Amino acid sequence: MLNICLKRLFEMNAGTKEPDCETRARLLDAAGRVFAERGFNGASVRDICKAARANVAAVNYHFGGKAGLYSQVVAHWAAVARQKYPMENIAAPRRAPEERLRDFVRTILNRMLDEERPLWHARLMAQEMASPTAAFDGVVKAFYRPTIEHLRQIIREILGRKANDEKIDRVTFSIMGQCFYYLHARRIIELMSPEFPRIAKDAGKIAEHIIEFSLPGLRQLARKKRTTRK
Amino acid sequence: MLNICLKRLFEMNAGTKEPDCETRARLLDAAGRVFAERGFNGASVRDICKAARANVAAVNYHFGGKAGLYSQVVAHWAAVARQKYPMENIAAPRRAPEERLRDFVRTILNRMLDEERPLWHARLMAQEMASPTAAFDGVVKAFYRPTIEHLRQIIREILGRKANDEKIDRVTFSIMGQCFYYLHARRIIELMSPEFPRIAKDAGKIAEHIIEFSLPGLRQLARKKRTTRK
Amino acid sequence: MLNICLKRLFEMNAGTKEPDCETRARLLDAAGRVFAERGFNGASVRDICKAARANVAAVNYHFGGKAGLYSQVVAHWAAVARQKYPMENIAAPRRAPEERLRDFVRTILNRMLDEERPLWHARLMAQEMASPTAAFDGVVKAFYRPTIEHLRQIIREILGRKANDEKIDRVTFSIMGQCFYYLHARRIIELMSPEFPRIAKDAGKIAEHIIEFSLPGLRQLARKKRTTRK
Amino acid sequence: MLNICLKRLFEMNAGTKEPDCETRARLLDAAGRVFAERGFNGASVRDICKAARANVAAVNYHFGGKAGLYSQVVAHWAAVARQKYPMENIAAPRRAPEERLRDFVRTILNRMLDEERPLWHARLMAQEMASPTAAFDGVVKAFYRPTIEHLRQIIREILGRKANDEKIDRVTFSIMGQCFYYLHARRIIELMSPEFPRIAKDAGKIAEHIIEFSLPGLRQLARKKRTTRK
DNA sequence: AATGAATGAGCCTTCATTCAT
DNA sequence: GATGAATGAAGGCTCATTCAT
Repeated sequence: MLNICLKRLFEMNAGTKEPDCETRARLLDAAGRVFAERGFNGASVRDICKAARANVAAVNYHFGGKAGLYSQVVAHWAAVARQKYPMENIAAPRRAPEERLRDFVRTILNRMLDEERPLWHARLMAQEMASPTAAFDGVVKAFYRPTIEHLRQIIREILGRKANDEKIDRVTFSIMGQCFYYLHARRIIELMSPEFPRIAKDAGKIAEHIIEFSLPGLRQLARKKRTTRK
Repeated sequence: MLNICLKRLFEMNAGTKEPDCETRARLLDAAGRVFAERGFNGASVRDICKAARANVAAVNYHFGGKAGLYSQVVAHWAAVARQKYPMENIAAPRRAPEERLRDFVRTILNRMLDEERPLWHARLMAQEMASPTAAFDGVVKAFYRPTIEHLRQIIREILGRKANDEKIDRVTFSIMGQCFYYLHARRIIELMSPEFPRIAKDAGKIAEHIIEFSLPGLRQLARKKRTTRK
Repeated sequence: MLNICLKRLFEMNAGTKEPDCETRARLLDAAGRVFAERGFNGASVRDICKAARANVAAVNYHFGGKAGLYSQVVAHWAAVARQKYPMENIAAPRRAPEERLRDFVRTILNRMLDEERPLWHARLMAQEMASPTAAFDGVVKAFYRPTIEHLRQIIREILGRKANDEKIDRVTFSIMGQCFYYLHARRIIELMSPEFPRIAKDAGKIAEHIIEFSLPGLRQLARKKRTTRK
Repeated sequence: MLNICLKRLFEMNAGTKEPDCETRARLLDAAGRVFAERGFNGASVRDICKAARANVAAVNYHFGGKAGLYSQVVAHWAAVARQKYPMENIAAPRRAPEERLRDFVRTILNRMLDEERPLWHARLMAQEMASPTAAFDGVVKAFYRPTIEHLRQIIREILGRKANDEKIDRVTFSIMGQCFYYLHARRIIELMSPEFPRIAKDAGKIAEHIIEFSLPGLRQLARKKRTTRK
């Protein structure tokens, strides 16, 4: 009895070794949707299990509890998003940093505005930022840190090597902020501009604008930095 | 001491006719803190009442229930923030729009990064954006819409009259997004840059950066628009 | 403070010395309606006070509590019923017992089927019989006992002096039962015979039937008893 | 022991498909007792569960709530009463209607005056009549209507075919009323005639009296109807 | 004479979890 | 591998009542 439980936990902790249970998969899917809609506290294990056509005890059996399910859900959908909209090739060498910035912004927006399931991840993360659970720090380290590190590197290249670390961070946040607003403030945007929601879903158009809006500032800063240092 | 302060603030909210109950005031204060920390679903009426040194029944008596308390809390602290960092004079005539933009950004950041109680409002709003409750739409209309309208007007003046509405919206969101990132992604920032939190609290510095980063893009767009139209 | 309270209680216990407070009167009226509709446990002090346009504390002030209000309500509306449909003259001497029986039945039915407020009393009593409160025994002694005593006396006269006490009781219950069915089973009657409710409210017609149905049995018993004793 | 008994009874209720849970059975038993004693509003889920040695949550799990438990209790004990004192054979053909009337009355009284658990149903119904809950109409249709229909049919045969429907109803109520008085007015009877309670429990004696008292009236009406119609 | 504020006990229900099967 | 039954804690809320005014 105990052994079975431990075996499960072990497999879960192994990370990649997720057993291919159908019930388990249905739970991950349903939980993603419900958590994204109602938050961790607002979602009940019962509702999730009903949505997954599973028994009430299934969550505890497969994930050891609500918290366990939640962190697995976050990790799972993060992986799905990463796979559907990969970012690795963006850091590829030799391409102009401004081109890579454009790709980065477009990928970030795609991940956030995807209407399919991976959007759940974006909404889950938005909730985590607003009121973090125990799962938060881990996901930041595993998911956000490399992403932001990409952006930092690109910015560093644009601003030039001698740019101040603080300035690089601030510019990084200026870019990230412009992207994330479409995730975090989605409801506000919908309420403010009746005709806007249609537009707010076109990640390509938004990316274009952000680049167009940001490049002049970036170039100015690049010039200035160089001037300052001289 | 605290009570006097709260009473003062109440009295300034003319029109809503909030009774001068001490318990009621303590509840608003405590609920602000607890809701901001744990979210609507995560906060329990019992905990709030304990923090306010009030009876469990007080919430129902004064606010008709948990939801009533919550919406009053949001409205109340929104009013407090608006009063502590007013925005009305920013729309004042005759000042250069770029100057007014700088003031606007600084005020928004002050409201969001204030370490005192009004910050609660910012965190409450961050939670609302992530998973909105019934109170959300009302607050957006009463609180956010006028704020964003200010910004829109300023942007419109900078870009020139013939600027596209869609473009104005996108620029507006680019500014707002840069500001809000310091609210929404505060946890990420803390986890990413150990030395940054210190800096992230200096609203003035942040405002300076945002203006410095955005003005070149704005001017470029202003030029371009004029050119396009010609 | 305490004195005032005691004075109140004293006056209430005096029975006839009800002070002519308007609030108090409104409470008696509203409480009669609400108690009759929802029963003692189902009615809340708050609802009664709202219906009476009085303060929540009024019930405790005027009646010392919910139970006090309830017993006063029962006593009050019993008195109203007794006054509106008096029974005393029925026991008047010299009239034929069968005539007095007819009047008795008609009066009982009038009290029970009256559409005005005194009906409240009837419904309250029906509830008391189903699940009695502390107020029950008192009201039975003050209100029901004399009523039934009237009927017993009439039956005794009809059956003849030598009739068995047990038989007199059973006949008494047979008459009472026929009358009370229209009170207790009102809902059943309504559900059973769609066309009946109209008829069920005509106390005169019902009384006629009950007399017509019962007299043959009564006369038979009277004859039998006399025969038995001989 | 008790459980076995309850299980048996359940199994006989074919069609409703009640699961064979021990806790569920204990709840039905305890709830019958407590509801009968204190009414729907007066009985608390906690007390019922304590009496059933079950967890507070059991009521919600098995019955979906207090109201669900209540209606199941009513339906259950109605079925038990129907089974313990069946009425079907009374409508059997070829027997003299007056004999069947005697059996009907005796059965009704047995159901109402049974000292065992099924009496709960009688008291529950008395409470329902006094202040009906949502469960009432259903029980009337499933339980009372067929019963009264039996009686109506018997009365119709006694009075003869040409009897008026209204008259049949009134006679039906006269019989029912005499029976029900021993249920509804039990407390009054106890308070009025100290020596009576002993007698009030002998359903056979009461039935005898009711028949003796009613037959003359019935025959008279039968004769009269026939005369009238001629 | 009457009231608005406040109270603590108790209400029914839902929660995540555990158990035996 | 999976489930229906059962649990204790906690949830928000309503209750009759009391208090100071």
